[in-house]
Amino acid sequence: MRDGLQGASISAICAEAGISPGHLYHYFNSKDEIVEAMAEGYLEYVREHFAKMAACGSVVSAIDAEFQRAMERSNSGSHGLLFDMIAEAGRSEKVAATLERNTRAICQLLVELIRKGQRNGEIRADLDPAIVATAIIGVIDAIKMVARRDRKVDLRAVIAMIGAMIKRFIVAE
Amino acid sequence: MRDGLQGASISAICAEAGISPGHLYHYFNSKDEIVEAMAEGYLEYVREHFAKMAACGSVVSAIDAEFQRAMERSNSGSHGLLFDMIAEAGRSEKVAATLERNTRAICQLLVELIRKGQRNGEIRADLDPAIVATAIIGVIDAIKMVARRDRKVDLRAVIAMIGAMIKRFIVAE
Amino acid sequence: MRDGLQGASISAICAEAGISPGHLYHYFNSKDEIVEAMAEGYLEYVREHFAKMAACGSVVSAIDAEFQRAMERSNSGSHGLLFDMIAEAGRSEKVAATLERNTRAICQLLVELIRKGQRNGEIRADLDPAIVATAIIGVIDAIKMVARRDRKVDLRAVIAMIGAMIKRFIVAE
Amino acid sequence: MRDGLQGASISAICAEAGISPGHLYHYFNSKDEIVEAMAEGYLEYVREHFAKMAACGSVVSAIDAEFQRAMERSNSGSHGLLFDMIAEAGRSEKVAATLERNTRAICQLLVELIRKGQRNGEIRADLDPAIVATAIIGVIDAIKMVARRDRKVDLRAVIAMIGAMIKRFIVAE
DNA sequence: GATGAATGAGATTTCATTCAT
DNA sequence: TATGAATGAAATCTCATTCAT
Repeated sequence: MRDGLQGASISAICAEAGISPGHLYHYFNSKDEIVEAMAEGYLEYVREHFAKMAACGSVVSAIDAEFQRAMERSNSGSHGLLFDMIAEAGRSEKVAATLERNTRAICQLLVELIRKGQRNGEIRADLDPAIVATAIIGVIDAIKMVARRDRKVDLRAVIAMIGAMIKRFIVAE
Repeated sequence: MRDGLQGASISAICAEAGISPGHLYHYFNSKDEIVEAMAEGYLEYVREHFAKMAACGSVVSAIDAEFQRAMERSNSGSHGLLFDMIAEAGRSEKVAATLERNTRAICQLLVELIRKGQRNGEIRADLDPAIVATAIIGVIDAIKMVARRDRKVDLRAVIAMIGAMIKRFIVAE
Repeated sequence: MRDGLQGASISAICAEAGISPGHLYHYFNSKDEIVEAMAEGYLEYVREHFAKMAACGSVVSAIDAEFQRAMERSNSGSHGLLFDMIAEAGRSEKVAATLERNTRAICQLLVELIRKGQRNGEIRADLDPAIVATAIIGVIDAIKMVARRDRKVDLRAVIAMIGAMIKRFIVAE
Repeated sequence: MRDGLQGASISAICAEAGISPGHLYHYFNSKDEIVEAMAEGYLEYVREHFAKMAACGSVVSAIDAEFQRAMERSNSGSHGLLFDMIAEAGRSEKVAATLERNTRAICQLLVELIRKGQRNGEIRADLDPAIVATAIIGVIDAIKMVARRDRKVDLRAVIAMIGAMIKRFIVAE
């Protein structure tokens, strides 16, 4: 995470892990496999976290929680792995596929949450759940990007506005 | 753009440019300078394009135009440079600074457009122009990320929804 | 035999043998010892085979039998170990010594056969048995090399000619 | 030649050549290309040498000259490249093809020499020139192998005998 | 302005060997 | 006997950079 997906050298990884290069290849057959595993691991974590978030609540509260999390993490220069993957996806079919698989899994979780909201009248019934879900994921990413584009931005205010924007749009009157 | 900001080797760049490595160093003092110049060049282009867009119109039409452009470009696997820069900004202070400078310039253009809209009653007057501008930039990025996260997504529908969301929020009644 | 004397890695050998590297070192102290043992084993086999051949017959029939064998084996890309050893002998004193020891043993068998032939008038009496034996071994090797140098050669015809050549020279009139 | 075709490490080659590893790859794209070039170079040299030998003389004198050369070189542990190639040809299709191409070229030179000998009555007319040529090449190799198999052998006597054997067979009465 | 030979550090990967269990 | 995790040196190869011309 410090040096980027491809930026980390084998010897740096070994130093960090406290093992020898020879032994690293006992676990992975190539550096690419490590990159893949990191990508997969990161996304798995994101998905699980999101599942937990979604388990106990509504779309609206899930969004709020994710926004909160995106903001807290943005200071520590985190999200690096995500941006590396987005960038790498443009070159590596494998990373692209991994990213895609995961995006759809998260999207599906959101879709179900939205459907539930529509059934109990919380969410406007005339919206396509899949499109709303995709838009929400995009907007959560957008928060992270805003934080990267300008590190001094008033992220709290931006999040508040974007949150209000989404809620005004999707919440049924 | 083919190999990524750091992924391009000097010799590959030289082959593409049709010059010798020795001569390349006549123009640039290091590979980092090339990366910087590419970043600067790209962002300069984006800024100019945005300025033109903004010159003749309202916030609403500028957003629509940018959305349109984001969608058209998404198919060709473009935006690569942008994502490389976002990723690189996490590691290189220089790239981060370049990105920041440019983001603010674009933001400023948007702020002026928004202020104009507020003066003539098109945009809600109670919104902070800087925050709105930042949010809009973030949302434009979000469109690009959505296209990368899932290459088979119905981008047109997502854009339509996000566009509607923004307009419902910022347009004065 | 698949990868060459030195070309086989310890782990490949272990995989083939179905044992662990740790256990391999229970039997051998180093890879060189394995190479040596393979060389020794192969040459032992060759020597025994030759002894059997020589036991029941004359020089002439022994040569014919060896030529036949060289030809049959040449198709299957065999003789690999022999050529590896000849090549390795140029670098490893141990392999060179092993090869030498064995060559002399085979040579001795042939010498006795030749002497017997000379006693019963089959072989010209004016020939030095040691030189004839060495030449015969060389010529048997030559057949194998011919097959390697050109895989499409008419080996049967070459063998017939070389056989005739030897017989015309050593058989007493 | 000291360490064998594959046995020579890149850094050893660089040390010997007095250049840096980086620069070595300016001339060759891979170690395999170096091996190939060495093989090709060696065989080219052999072929040229043989052509010269053949240019001015008869088959018989060419054979004598080659035998002489094989003997002189055998002391210096030379012929290493040849044996490496023969061994490697069993594993590398490329080396096998290179060896084959060259063997045929040398064979062709010999065939012409033999035909000339047959025309002027020096060589028996009932022999197939191609087979004789192949057998002669094999026998020249045999001399080299004999010298490797037993470094203390009386090579001069063996050569004398094999030479006599060939001449008695191919020379017309 | 322009070349391209040359460098040398560093990248990934392999492999013979050891050792605690 | 037997395992297999672990090592670390060395192998091949890449690449940003320099410099004489």
